[in-house]
Amino acid sequence: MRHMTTLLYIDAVARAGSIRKAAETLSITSTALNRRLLAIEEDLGVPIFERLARGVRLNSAGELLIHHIRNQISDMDRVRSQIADLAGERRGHITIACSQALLPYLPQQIAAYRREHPGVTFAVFRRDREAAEQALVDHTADLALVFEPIRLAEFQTLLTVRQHVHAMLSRDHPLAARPVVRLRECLDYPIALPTRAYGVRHLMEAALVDSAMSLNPVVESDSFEFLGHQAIAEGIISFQIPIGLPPGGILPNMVSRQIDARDVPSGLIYMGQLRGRTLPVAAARFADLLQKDLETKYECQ
Amino acid sequence: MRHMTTLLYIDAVARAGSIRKAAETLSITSTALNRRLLAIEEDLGVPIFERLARGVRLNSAGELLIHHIRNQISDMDRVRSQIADLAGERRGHITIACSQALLPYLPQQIAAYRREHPGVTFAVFRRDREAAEQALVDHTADLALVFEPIRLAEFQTLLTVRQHVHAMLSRDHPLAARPVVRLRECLDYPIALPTRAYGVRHLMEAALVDSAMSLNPVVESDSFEFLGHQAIAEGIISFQIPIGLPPGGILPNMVSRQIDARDVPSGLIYMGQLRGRTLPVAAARFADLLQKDLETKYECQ
DNA sequence: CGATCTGCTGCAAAAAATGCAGCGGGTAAG
DNA sequence: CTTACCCGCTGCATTTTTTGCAGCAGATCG
Repeated sequence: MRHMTTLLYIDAVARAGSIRKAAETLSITSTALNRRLLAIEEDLGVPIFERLARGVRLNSAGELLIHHIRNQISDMDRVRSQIADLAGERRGHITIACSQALLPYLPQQIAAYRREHPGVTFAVFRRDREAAEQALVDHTADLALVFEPIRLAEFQTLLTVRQHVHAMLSRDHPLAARPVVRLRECLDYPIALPTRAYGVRHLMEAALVDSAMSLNPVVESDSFEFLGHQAIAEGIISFQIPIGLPPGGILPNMVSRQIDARDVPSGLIYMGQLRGRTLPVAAARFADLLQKDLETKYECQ
Repeated sequence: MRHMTTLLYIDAVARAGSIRKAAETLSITSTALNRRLLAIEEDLGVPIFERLARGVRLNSAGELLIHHIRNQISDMDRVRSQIADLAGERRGHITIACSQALLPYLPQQIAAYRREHPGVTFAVFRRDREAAEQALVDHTADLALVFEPIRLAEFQTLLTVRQHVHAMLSRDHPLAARPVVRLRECLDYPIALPTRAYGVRHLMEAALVDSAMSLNPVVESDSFEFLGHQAIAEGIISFQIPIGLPPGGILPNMVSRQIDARDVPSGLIYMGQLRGRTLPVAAARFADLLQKDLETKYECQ
């Protein structure tokens, strides 16, 4: 789209924080880029960037403008795929910002969608809750999937899924014989925990806040994959939510057992988008698909 | 705004229905305009206009695109005035599509607003209900003020004002002695009526649908101003709603008397905008002003 | 205090947009 | 059916705009 190049350029400069850096990623000279900025600022009658020694930064007028520009860019993308839809073929690109715990769930959903619409491509980024919401705001993601997010004004919830915390343990573990385990039973054994950045840890700490018990993990990690392996290797207990377990079990000797709901409150997975934005056709359809799938498998609201 | 010229061109062609005509209004050659269209269509990969013998017409892809384009144009206008707002001065242009009956009401409101913000300019067009709603859709109006409109999916109501039909008559008329008159009393005298296109006529016909009485106007017109003059000149009765009466009375010897509410149902004035659109700052503030003023003067909902 | 960034400018080359004249095709009136 | 007219479109020359190169002044950092 010829007429949008200036907009794309401004966006690139805003992201790069420097004209020269942006010019490099755009494969043009800094001269050309600089001149386009000056032209726009003259059109507007006011500067949109502050000039700093280390580069440039949007001023308040620029913030207003960049919002508009990013909307225009994604709107135009949406219109283009709507038009492509008219011609019969669905094309597009869907970007998803997703909490680590939910990453194992997505691949087969994406595969199912792509079987119907091979022209649609995906990008999935692992983002903590805050970064996921920020990604929606700056249009680097169409959809966000997060566990127990900090609610932001810009986040528009499309679906919530209730999830109970499960213990992940080796098939040989004494507690593996029970369908549901109590939290205090788990704490009699050595445990591995995700760091405090994760919702699972958050829920477990909240559960013990009024209790005499405390969490004393022997291993702590920011990787659920590592925690799973560790649990098997050492015969200890780790924790996860069901949606984080890939279908067919994570590891050969691992089983998962729900923690009694009285002990640890359940958490909510949120699927959402940027408030007020009209999603591209493809992203909206994919969100529908996720919603249908999640509703059959879990307790949704 | 340099980068929008192509969009403006496309919009002009869509409105003109012909490349050559549009080129003339844009003060460029048809060649240049034609080439821009071809360039856009190549970018999109599909044509957006059907070529007819008498000119061009949007096809379905074009309809999709023109919607987006008009949104972009007015969005950019909004952003520009937001940026101007940052610099302290409010600028902008407000376009209003308004039923004839409401035209006398607007001037002093506009004057009041312009006293605060001299940088804001206005355009007011007299439009029947249907045309007013259409004006919102194709972005030729920011706000619409209509009496008893046909509700459209695209019309988002901002405010409604209840209005009772009044008889307009000469100060010497026998009925002028009463504060409230009955409809049947009026029909004992010769009357002047607006045509069936107007809400006032509509309400009066609805009132008589189950009655033995009927409306037999001696004069019919599509101009309330004419009807008022006629009522005075000939000593007959015409009809209008209060908001259609300029403050201080229309004509020297004219008085208005409410028709008893049991006889003629009251109607509603609707102020509205295009659904889902974010109005420019200036238009939104002016709508606030109208709302505040109407709420002090009339019964609103 | 030099090294290294930054945004910005003069000038020439490259690219894009524009205008002119004219072609072919369709509609509407004679 | 013919004629006149209006339409969108194209080749070519001209004008306008954009781009790249080289270099400048200013600020930061080691």
